[in-house]
Amino acid sequence: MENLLDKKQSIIESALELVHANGFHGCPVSQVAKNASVAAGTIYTYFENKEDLIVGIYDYAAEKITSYMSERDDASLDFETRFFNYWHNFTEFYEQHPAIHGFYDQFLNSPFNSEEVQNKPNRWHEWAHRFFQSGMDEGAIRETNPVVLSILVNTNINSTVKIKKNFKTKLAKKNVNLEEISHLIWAGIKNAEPKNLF
Amino acid sequence: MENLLDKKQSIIESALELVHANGFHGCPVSQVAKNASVAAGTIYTYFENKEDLIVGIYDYAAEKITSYMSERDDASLDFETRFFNYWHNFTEFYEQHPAIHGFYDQFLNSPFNSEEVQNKPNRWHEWAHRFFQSGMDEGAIRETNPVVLSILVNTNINSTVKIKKNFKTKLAKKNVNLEEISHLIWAGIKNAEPKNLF
DNA sequence: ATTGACTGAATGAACGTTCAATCATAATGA
DNA sequence: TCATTATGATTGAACGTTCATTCAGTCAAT
Repeated sequence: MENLLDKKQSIIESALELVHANGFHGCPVSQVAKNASVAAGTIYTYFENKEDLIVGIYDYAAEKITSYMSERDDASLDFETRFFNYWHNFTEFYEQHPAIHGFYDQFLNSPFNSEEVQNKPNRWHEWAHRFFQSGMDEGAIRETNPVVLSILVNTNINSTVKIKKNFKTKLAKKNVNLEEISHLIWAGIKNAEPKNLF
Repeated sequence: MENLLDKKQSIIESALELVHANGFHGCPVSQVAKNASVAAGTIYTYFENKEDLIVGIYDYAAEKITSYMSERDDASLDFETRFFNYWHNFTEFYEQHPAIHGFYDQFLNSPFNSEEVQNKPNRWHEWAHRFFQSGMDEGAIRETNPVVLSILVNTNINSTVKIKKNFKTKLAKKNVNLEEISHLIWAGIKNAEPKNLF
């Protein structure tokens, strides 16, 4: 372990792994410590308490998502392409980081996602809002609050990935293709002609 | 308490209340018992263990949703109207039964939602599939697997209600209107050129 | 007298957190 | 250079609490 930041990160990653393996309920501090090759008490050098650790994971996850998505976005492309890239990249990110996906999904409905946490500035939310705003600015999608749009799109990506994972057997049995959902959503938000949809 | 069924139900409702008030983590058997005016041990007359109780709540909730939705659906109306009624009714149901909403949302991502539970016949899922199938049969919405459609729609209703609740402050601040989402989804799934006018 | 639901104190496992003790490293002084 | 001290991270056993579950005994209804 080179320095303190590395150790903090390894504690966070250890906790993430445990959430992935055993769910939110299955990440006792004792296990987090063992996974991170650290004593239980050490965790309290880096985090005030378990809640602080959980919020630490949230910030870490949001940061990872922001990097991944912003690196892969190309603002010079037309917005429809960017939208499907966004969908594809976010799906890919979640599937490559199932621990972050599982954690994020559970965190948002948990008491840890307090008013205080919600009101903290969040680089990822801000990036996503700017993304959809730019789609409106170039007239590719309808005038809609970008907060609504990012909630709509992110919710659907999140749940599509979740459903793929949770209902794997059932979906295979019924030959369901969830790729369709991105097209349904795009059809819903794109600027159609004539635009008298409401 | 008139009979055994009443007592079983009152245990389930007590557990639901606790999930609503304190989240999934905050419904210890001792509290469930106290809320239901029953001794802790009594719960084990009706349920094998806590997991069995949780799955019992799930079945109870699905049953409530099925009744509510099927009673309010009118198959003689055109499908667009039925769709917006569906959206409205389900939203209303969740808002009137926040405990069921909160429980359902958490249950689906929990280890309790096992393969075994998923493969059990589920009246609510079957009803929803038939609902969307009938929309396709009359050409109002595109040919899409009804499983995909109900996942898409139910996910969005669920998360819209959730976001309304969780992000109340933030949404009010930014003057966000989430009603739009139902129209976005409808625009996405409806059949652009209705095929059978006769 | 028999049955079966019901009770609630008791049990033991699991958890978050603490803290006295230990250790590695850096700073100091001769 | 080397011995001593100071600093602060690290340890893990121990603590107090909470939880699901059990079961010997009670009670109500037949």
